[in-house]
Amino acid sequence: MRILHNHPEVQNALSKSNFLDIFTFDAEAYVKLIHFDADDEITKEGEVPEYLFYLVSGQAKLFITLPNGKRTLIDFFNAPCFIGEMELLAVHTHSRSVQALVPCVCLALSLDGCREQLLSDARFLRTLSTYLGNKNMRNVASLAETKTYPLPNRLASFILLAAPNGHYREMHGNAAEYLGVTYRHLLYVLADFVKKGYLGKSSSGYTILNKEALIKLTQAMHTGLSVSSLFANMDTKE
Amino acid sequence: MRILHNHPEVQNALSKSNFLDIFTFDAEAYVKLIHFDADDEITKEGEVPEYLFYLVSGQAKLFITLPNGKRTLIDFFNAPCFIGEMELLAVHTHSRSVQALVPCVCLALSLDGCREQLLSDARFLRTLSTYLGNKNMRNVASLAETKTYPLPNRLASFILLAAPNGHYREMHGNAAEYLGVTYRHLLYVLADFVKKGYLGKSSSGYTILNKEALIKLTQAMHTGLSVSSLFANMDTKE
DNA sequence: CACCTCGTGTGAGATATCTCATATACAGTA
DNA sequence: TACTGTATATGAGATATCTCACACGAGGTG
Repeated sequence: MRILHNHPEVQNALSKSNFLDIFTFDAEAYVKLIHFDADDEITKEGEVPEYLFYLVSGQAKLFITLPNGKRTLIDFFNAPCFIGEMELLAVHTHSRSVQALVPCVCLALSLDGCREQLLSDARFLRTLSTYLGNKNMRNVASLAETKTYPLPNRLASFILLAAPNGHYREMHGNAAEYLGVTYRHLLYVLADFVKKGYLGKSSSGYTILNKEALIKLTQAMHTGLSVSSLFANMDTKE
Repeated sequence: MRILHNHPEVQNALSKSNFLDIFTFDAEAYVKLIHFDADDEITKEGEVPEYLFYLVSGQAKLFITLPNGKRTLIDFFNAPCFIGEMELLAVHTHSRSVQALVPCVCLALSLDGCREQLLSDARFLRTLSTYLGNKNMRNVASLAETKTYPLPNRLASFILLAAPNGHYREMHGNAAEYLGVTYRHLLYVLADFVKKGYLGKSSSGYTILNKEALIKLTQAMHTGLSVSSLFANMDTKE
């Protein structure tokens, strides 16, 4: 993790993203630019995050830990999106942690300085509401889809999402839980993908050999229901 | 549908619900109280709703119509909650319609008069963000659960939700779609419930005979994950 | 009335998915 | 070293769920 403050690169990110336009007040003084390496934790479990993050580029995954102690993969985040907005709103139902899937660049607003300003800023809150509304809509729509389709389709979609650079290496336990199926069954279908030549096993996971086939399986789920992605991101500007 | 304006009953609802406290501006002038009968449409498909609703008492269900023309049951709303907030935010992904499941009482803010005030009111937007955040959290948490459990558990939960006064009469097609299973399979499990004495068939649907059993099946899903309900409502105040 | 659509209801066979049992490998630790 | 936990891996049999094919009744419409 690398934090940049008062740095030309920060200016660069700000001007590219129009991030400051989200706020009525002048947020620039509170802004830092943070680089995360793959696998870094952007927000750690149990800790109230120091920042409100705005993912400028990269991809991250969300985990929650259930009361029984199990850490479960819940969702993916794609730039551009907020991270830490739930905690800012004190919607703190479970411990959440967000982990970078690939190197990530975040604009980060120091909450110490401006939590109250954020929570009183109508322009920001309106953007946030719209963001959450869209996220919700996507969840709901994808829920309808997801429930209906068998594992091969969903797994294909999952692999495409979770495999940066064509290299898939999620732990089977997590993947199974995320996909809502048994470990055993996931293994069956993975093995089937290998047999069909979609995937190849490599030292630390699986490598995508036939991306087309996976895309085809994924798209079979999206026909008829215009949901661009199974997962929440923020590409629908208000 | 019965609309009350400038009426003692409006005052009564306002004072009981603290609805006006959600806003910075004086919203009272825009408030009406609307009664819906069971099966009335609170928001109609394709129409941008005239009001932002706040469900004071009652229960409603949300439908969306998919591009293929099918109307699908998506979610339930329990008082207290907002209705029409998505449309206010212009999150208009699909045609949504909300239908009263039992007689419902709504406070309704006339959008004509105060749309801009709402979208500029930090206090309201903060409440709304928190509401949407909670809704999202519930969706996500329930998603994890829902996917994991077989139909009997989910159906039990569904029946309890969808059966006001112990009388269940959703159309099987809708129910099947909502539950993400086949019409055929739903019928199997319904028949099984009847055989086990949980339900009895009556003229226009099914009657709950053994509520305890259904509750037990529902609760089996909630152990280990502290989600009070599968569905979005607003009982978690910020 | 004949005809259509739609919701209900049923049966039989195919698939998807789960449960349980078991084996191996690796990392931590007493 | 032995012990423990965790992830990977595979097999066999049990369930849950799907697909397809069909029958019946109610409501609308020519």
